Amino acid sequence: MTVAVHAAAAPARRPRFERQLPQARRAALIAATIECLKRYGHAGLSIRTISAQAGVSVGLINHHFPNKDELVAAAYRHFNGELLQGLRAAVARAGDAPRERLRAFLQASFSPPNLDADVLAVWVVFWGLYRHSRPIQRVQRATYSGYVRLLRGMLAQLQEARPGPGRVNLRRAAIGLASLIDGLWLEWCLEPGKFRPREAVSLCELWVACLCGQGGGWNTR
Amino acid sequence: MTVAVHAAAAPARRPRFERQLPQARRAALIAATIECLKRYGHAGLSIRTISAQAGVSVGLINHHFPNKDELVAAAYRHFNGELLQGLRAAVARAGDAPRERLRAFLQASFSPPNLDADVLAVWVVFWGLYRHSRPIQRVQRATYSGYVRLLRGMLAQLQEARPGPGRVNLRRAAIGLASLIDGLWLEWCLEPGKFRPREAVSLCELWVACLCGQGGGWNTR
DNA sequence: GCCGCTATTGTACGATCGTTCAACAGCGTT
DNA sequence: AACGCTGTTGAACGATCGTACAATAGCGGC
Repeated sequence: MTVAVHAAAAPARRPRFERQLPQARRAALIAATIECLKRYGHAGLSIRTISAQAGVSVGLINHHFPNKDELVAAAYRHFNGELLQGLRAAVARAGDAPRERLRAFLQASFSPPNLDADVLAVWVVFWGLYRHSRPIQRVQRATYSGYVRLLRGMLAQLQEARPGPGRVNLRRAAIGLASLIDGLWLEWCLEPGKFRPREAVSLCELWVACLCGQGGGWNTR
Repeated sequence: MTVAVHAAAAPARRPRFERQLPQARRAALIAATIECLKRYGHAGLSIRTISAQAGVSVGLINHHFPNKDELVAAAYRHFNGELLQGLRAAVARAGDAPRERLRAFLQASFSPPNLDADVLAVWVVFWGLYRHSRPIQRVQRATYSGYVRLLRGMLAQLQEARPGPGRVNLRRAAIGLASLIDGLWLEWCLEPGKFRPREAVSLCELWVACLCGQGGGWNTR
């Protein structure tokens, strides 16, 4: 009898929640945070919105993160990391030719998943938090240098392969290229209809060609 | 007696508030909104913070604006207008030579009051609101075209005065220059120590020189 | 099958949010 | 000097915010 009850009731009896390793739960909460940012912008950065998105209760966030700011900073760190990892992979896939490596970098920058209106909106919200959040500032300083290093490395390879007389200041070149990329991202986000991603790539290549001694061998069309 | 009381009490008796024309009060509230954004970022966008900054009560804002979103949008419109007006004035002051006009434009872009960490942070907050606020989208579409028109006009003058063979697509050139300027703004905001404003100006000039037929006459140093 | 650890829940709390609205008061008009 | 228009006040409302905390329950080890 009790056996029959157990057999009949057991299928309907399922756990109300599933325990997970802190590591896995933290990752899920970070993913939920980014998803909420994509959907609702700055308004999505609330404990209740995020916990609902993650399918957990409100209290769980403060069990895995000391406070909301730290969760947001962790999401920012993850977001930066994903971007950089994707760009590095695209560059590595392109082989050894410096120009092809840069082209792969640019194409990856201006194509999904990076060039997505939602994704760009997420960046802008993070940047808006930057000045008044110590944790986010720490993440920024720690990860942005990796991005610049990647960019500068490619420009250095490019300049090395093409030892023209006009040796341009590498630091300024990297700053300019990074700015141009970020600016094009921003413009495309604010007015997606104004230009196509391909144009952004070719504008960046034109810029690099300009730096590398005025066009020799670069097709600017 | 009553006369004496009036004479003695009158100096201490001052109005608890001063009535103002709606136009003037609206302007004051908009100025307070921008000031709060500079000081506190996105957190400064609260009715109570803004009304305290303006020195009025909480209820007054909803007397002059239908809701908070409209106030923020009006502040965005004013912010855009101030920038554009300042840039136009700088260009007009520069005279007629196309290259000098562009230089004045760039120098105005990368010097106070435009190049200020607080000001740039204000821009970023507005951009973060863009995707989820209809009023702000309307303002953006209405005012940004004026900025692009100014930029494109200067590039057209520059190209006209220098009829080289390499006739560059004016639209793409304007997009690229606007992106580079915005990107440099952003980079400088996130890491003010990385480069100096003068470098930003010269990077933009290098870009334009590149567009105008690879450097003839432009000193890229 | 029970125990113990702890991930997880969900209520509760105080603060702050945007908005409403009846009452007040500055100030020009009569 | 009383009036009337309306710009202005400030309390009040319900909603939502981030966080704290005691109770619950999943799940591995005995």
